[in-house]
Amino acid sequence: MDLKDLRYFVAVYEAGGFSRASRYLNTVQSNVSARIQGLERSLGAPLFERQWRSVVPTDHGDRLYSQAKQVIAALDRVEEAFKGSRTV
Amino acid sequence: MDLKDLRYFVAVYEAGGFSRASRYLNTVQSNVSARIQGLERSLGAPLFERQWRSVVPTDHGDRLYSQAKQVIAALDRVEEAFKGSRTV
DNA sequence: TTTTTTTACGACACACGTAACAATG
DNA sequence: CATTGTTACGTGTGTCGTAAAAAAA
Repeated sequence: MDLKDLRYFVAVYEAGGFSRASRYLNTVQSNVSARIQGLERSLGAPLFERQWRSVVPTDHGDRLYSQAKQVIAALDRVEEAFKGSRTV
Repeated sequence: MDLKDLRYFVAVYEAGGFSRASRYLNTVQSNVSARIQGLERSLGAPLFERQWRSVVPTDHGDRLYSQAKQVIAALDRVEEAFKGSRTV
């Protein structure tokens, strides 16, 4: 599992759709679709149910969301801690 | 910053050397070296001082270590939570 | 027709392993 | 000579964006 996968997943979850998420992520729908599919495959569980104009998270998706936020928050803290210590 | 970077960093930190870390990571020294260099470049701070037969962490390295462990632990919890829920 | 997700495809970048090098004991 | 870290290099995987297809109102 990759961190970018989690960031893409969170974007889709919060945006409620792949195309909206792709705009937040500054990329195209196809990449978001591919990454989410790969994440679902690697986790072995569907994360969203694709419906007309609404992407609803599965139970797995809901559980992943809260955990993914924690991981991303932890990583953002790391990066934040190194802001301003540019010595190389 | 990539998660694999953090895993490589932790391995070097705990192994106390690049070649020992490469064995834990099932890869070669050159990859470990390149990844640590990339991580140092992206963070803008040196993480290790390379000395003869001893790789000692800098202060930045020490700080990164405790945080990296938290991030990795958080991610491992996510993956653990999905073990056994293989429905796809 | 408009908005969506998926699939196919070509191009490029990155990460890998092999191998050679420099340095230290 | 043995071991370590770095650098150079060729190969292949993967990720990207473009473009086309399919579905729904």
